[in-house]
Amino acid sequence: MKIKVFIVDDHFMVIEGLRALLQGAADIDFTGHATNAASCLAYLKKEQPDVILMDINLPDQSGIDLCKHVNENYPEIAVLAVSSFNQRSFIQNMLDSGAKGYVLKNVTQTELWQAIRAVAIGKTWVSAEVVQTLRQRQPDRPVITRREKEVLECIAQGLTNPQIAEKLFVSITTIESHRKNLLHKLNVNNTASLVRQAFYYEFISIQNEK
Amino acid sequence: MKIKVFIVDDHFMVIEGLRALLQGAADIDFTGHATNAASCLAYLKKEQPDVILMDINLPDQSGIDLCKHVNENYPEIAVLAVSSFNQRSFIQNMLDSGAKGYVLKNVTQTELWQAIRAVAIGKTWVSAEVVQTLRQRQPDRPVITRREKEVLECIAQGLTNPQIAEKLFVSITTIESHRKNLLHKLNVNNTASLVRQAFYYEFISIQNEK
DNA sequence: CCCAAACTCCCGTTTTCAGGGGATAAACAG
DNA sequence: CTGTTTATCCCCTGAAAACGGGAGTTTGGG
Repeated sequence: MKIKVFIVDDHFMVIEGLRALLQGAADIDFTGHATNAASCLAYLKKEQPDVILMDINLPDQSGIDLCKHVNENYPEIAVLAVSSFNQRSFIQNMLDSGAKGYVLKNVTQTELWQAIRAVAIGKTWVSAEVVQTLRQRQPDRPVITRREKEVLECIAQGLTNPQIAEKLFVSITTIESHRKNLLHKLNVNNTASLVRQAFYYEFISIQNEK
Repeated sequence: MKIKVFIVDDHFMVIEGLRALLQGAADIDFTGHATNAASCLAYLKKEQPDVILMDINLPDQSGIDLCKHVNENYPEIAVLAVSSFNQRSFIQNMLDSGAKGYVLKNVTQTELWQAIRAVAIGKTWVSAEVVQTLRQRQPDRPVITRREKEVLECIAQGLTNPQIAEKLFVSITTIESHRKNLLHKLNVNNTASLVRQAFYYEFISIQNEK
């Protein structure tokens, strides 16, 4: 019985590439592909592969969500994440969402085969480079509370304490306290470095318009 | 006479994918591939293709630099950038470095063929989506002077005016003036939003250690 | 050679922040 | 049920920043 493999990726070239890499494996059968989450789900309603090779970046939905969904509704299907990002957050998110494996897009043919065989029988397969990344001690990210994060966002938006107080319906002194705690937690001593560190630790991102 | 195409990409899967996409084109000949800039240059010393499909992210050297080098030393070879990034800075950098075209990694087979044929005869080919990106008006990036940028960096590092003054060997009032001008130019009214905007406009980046 | 820009410097006032010290109620986990 | 965390609130002081104004000196490009 061959291992049925389905591919989800929005890049034609990746699909073709994976397909080419799969060729020659006697025990692996390529059963189809989808370029977005929706058509993947549609396919799954009719047929279920053994393994899904899945990208993290899909046009309609994140691979994270799709992975979660597949895991909940088709627990027998193993998801093998195929990503170009060797970054802790991505890896952790995919594995947390139920992915059985994570390989990079520079994967070799033999490793891809191994990975597929591994996840197909319920094992976990993570590329060596990915394991490396996971092993690296992550910088101690300070723990800030929900409220502190709100205040931090307001600060970064350029609001003053009185303005923040008004916005959050609390006293000015409360904001001063939160601010004091934030300075301590992020180990800085003024607004400028507070904002810089907030970006560094990704408590806030640059998206917020003006 | 077939168009000789060489591929430079560090992802096996992309190489295989491109190769698969190239198959079936009667006038296109795949002549080889390299997974880094060095081996690409080594190949070029022996043989010259007509077109190089080149990734921007190479392990040893950026595609930008490789592109520049190819352009200077082998002006007859057309470089077609194949990237997953539809971002202004990348596109502009590659084209400025002499790339004859820029397609995304979700390119279809027919478009890839068209693009290769175009650049092979000296034309330029840029994917429709890429053109879109290029057309989007870039946000007016304020013009700040060299000195102002220095001050901005100091501010983001958490230095106070007196500290910056000492560091740059000028008076405190001078720094106050620069700061005043920065607030005006970036259209903000306090340090927090100044730092945020500085990140936004990429006057400063997050690399700088604590 | 001249002008505009860049860089430098100064004054005074008001607002905001940093820092230090507390305190209390609620919620949560052991 | 107790201890910790979280969120709230208060006071005070001195420092720093924001805002308004003005002004002299290099300097690079037309």
